[in-house]
Amino acid sequence: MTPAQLSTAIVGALSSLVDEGAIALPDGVPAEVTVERPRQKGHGDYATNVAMQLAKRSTINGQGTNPRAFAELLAGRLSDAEGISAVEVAGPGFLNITVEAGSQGKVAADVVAAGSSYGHTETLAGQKINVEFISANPTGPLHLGHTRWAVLGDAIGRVLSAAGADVTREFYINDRGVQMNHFAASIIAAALGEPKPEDGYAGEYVDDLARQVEAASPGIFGLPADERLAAVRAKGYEIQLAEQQEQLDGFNTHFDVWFSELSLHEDGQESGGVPNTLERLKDLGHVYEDGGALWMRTTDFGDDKDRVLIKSDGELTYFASDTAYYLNKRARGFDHCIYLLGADHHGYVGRLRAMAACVGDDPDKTLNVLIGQLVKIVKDGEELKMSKRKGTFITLEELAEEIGVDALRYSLVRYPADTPLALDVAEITKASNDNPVYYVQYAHARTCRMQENAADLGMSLPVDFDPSLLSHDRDGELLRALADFPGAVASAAELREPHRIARYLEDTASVFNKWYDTKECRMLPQGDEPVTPTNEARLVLVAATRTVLANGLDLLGVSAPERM
RNA sequence: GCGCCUGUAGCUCAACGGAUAGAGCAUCUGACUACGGAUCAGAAGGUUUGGGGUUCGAAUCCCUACAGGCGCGCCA
Repeated sequence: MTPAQLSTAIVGALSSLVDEGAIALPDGVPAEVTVERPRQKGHGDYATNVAMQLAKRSTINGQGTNPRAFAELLAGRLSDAEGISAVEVAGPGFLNITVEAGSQGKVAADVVAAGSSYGHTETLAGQKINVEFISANPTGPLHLGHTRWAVLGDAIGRVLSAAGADVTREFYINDRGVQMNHFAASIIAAALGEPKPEDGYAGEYVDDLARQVEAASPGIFGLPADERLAAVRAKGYEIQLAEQQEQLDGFNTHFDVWFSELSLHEDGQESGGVPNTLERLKDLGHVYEDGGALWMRTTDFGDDKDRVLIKSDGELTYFASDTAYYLNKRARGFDHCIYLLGADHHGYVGRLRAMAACVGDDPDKTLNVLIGQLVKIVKDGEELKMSKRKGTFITLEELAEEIGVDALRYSLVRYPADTPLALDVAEITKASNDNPVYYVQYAHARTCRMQENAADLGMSLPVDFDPSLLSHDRDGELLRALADFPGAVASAAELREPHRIARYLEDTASVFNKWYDTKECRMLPQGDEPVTPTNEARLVLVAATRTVLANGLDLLGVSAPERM
């Protein structure tokens, strides 16, 4: 019996009491109720606070009631429900529910039957969601500042998909604007051995790029100056973008769409092009001219100042592209546009929301800006710092190499985005039980080996087994942990918080290890003992645990090795 | 000055308004003739930054003070 099934049973009990007139609920019977796992042992397998939430507004036999009395009445009805062995009222009005071993054990078979789809739900079915993250300039390698969003954005995409949403993961390439010319000028300077321009890019990678550009297009630096800039810009961009794509591929982060900002300015763009966007804003009456510039009146929708779309020198702003890009996404049918931004861009939230409102959307419904705090990397007690001016980078590639893709991804995804994070290199590279990623992976590897051992003894997954054989307390704990997985995925998706999956996996791995360590819960027969139905039932439990751990790690983009 | 985020064990951090605030690391004590010990059992460690409020119930919501991070361009 899963939390969702229990919720249904409780709603059923409530309905029958209402139908009989025993209870009157002014707001009607809720469609579902909260079912939690009590932290405290002795509080049953599951608990619900429904009595405390409903008692205040309801009446029993025409009279007002209190949480305890409400709970008593509901408990009496619920204890007759199938699969429930006991219901107790506790504290201010909690219902503590104990589930029959048989109905609980069935979960193991359900998990094995569902396989890689176990944990998938339909809670976000029908929603078309765009998740945009990283969106770096194609003027240098991806670095420390991008890694957290790479991991979180990717995991959010996976989790939303598992919850039934139609997800597109998108990288917005800032390939337009003056920085592209600075970029090209820096490469040219490097090739000619000249000093880098004042507002250009520094760092060894620029010298590498100059060599690669020369190798790809011999003689390119000998072109006349007016042709050379555009040619080098195009080639450098191509090489740099390909490198970013390769880095992300190696980091197990994949995009469905690489969207060029420049393409918003090309002819033939319908509703999502910049010229069309400006026309539309004018028609809607949200723009005005002042000081030779064109402004959007974002203050009408809560922004703290109006924003420039076209500067007085005729150049379009970044914000003009942003607005067109948003409309482009909407025109492509996305109901929700999720943006992952660093804390240094949180000032953008207000204008993004106002912009969405200007074009007639409700930002609460269509826009979801997630702000992530910055990550510090600490090594030997000191923070590793980057300087764009000096060109000192900590690249994503270097980090992944030093720490390992799995450990780096896991270390970044196990915390909520809004916690400022300090990661100690020594701490997260330790290949031992100190490190949660290995703890979870090890538990998975252990389930694999146990299945192999069982196969060596000629055991196979039973077609049919008696779930009530999984009646030990530890069996029950593990089964309940496995039953929690779909709920963990659904809430991670709803809240856009994939760290919940990581925490869930750590808990589940821990429950599994405790179970494994329990003498009475051995899966394999000892010595020459014959294989019993109980051994076979436990084999199902191990297979189910393996499925859950593997599915959960996959949602985080972390591998689930069979051996370590 | 204004705005956003954060403040929880010595350290790094959890906890959808729920019961006695939890993990890991570090410290201390145990369990290896082991279905893989990368494990398990236990001890110690807290006025959830301070002060008010909201309610059956607050680390969580509101107000306020303090501390830290980040941001407030016709930059990208």
